[in-house]
Amino acid sequence: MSNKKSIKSSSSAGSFSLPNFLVSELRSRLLDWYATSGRSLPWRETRDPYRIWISEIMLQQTQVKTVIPYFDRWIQQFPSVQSLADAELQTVLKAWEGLGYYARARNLHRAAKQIAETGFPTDLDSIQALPGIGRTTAGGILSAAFDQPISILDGNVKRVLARLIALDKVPNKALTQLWAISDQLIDPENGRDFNQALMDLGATVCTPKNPACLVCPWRSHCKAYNLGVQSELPMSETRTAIPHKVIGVAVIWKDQRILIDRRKPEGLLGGLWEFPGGKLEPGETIEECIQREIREELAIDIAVGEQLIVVDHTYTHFRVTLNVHHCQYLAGEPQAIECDEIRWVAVDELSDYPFPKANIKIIEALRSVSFSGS
DNA sequence: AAAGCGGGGGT
DNA sequence: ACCCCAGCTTT
Repeated sequence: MSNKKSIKSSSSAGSFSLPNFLVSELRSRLLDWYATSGRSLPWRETRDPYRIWISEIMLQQTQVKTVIPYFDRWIQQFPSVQSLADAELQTVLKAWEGLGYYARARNLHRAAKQIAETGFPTDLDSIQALPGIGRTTAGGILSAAFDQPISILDGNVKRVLARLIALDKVPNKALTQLWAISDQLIDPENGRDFNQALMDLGATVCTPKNPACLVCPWRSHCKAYNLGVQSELPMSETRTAIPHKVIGVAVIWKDQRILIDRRKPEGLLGGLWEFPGGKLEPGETIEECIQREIREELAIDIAVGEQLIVVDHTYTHFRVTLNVHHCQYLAGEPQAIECDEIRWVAVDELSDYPFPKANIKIIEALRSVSFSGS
């Protein structure tokens, strides 16, 4: 390697480092603020790595307010790693129903089986080797459960640090720099409190809109505040318009039962149950679409009847309109061609199965229909 | 490096 | 209507 290059990299944390006096100042101000203004949260009342792990996974891309009731129910239902490892995947998915990003639940179940065998990992590499645990979640668990000084870089921290240094890029284009600052800032003696404090600061003071700079412990050192651009930062990603899909969905009746199918284990809504259907093709009516999809996916004949409900639902990368019709089973033995399993179930049994949110709207419509006695 | 992956809170 | 949330995995 060339002389120039080794000199450049030997300034190491180097091109991105903050002066030491500033680091000390930021640490003590943040920890003082946290002692008086930190949030009280269920997973902060324990150092049980299992509970902290569960909370960290639930909190991925999910707000604290949403997580709390799921977390409390989960700990009741699965109080230990072993109880989670012993549970059926369908039971785990049912407990996760409505929380989204269902790969998190599938990965929790897989990881629980590993932890039950090997014990809970206590170092960065082995904990990050578990499914569903990346660098930030690993730091969150190791700091919260074992007070290790392992940094984090979640959405809150990216925003706080981007404002602190008045970052002139989209945070996701400056990850190396932001990680270096998070590494440098974390207090070696207070890893747990420091990371918790940093996330609280982002969640309650350094918010995306209308940040409360007047009560911020870092105000006097914040470059964005001092430049008056705190509301313009961090720079945001440009996002593209999402496509809209029109879907035909069948509620297929045979005697007093309805046909549902279980989606393949990976991918969108993997492992969840649904009412069968598919995408409307150009020039096709909804009735024709439903009949075609059911023939292609299940190899049975049906008669498409009256509309039950229309459900609009928005996912991260597309929007759907579900046109749901009552259908009557006619002939053929259903084949699991594009799904994992098929069942005929009574309306009252639907609540035993994990469904995506858009399908739960269909179930609610079904219940009110059968209740009013159609 | 970019895309896939849910659902809801806050404004 | 839009942005964002205690991100990870796959391509």
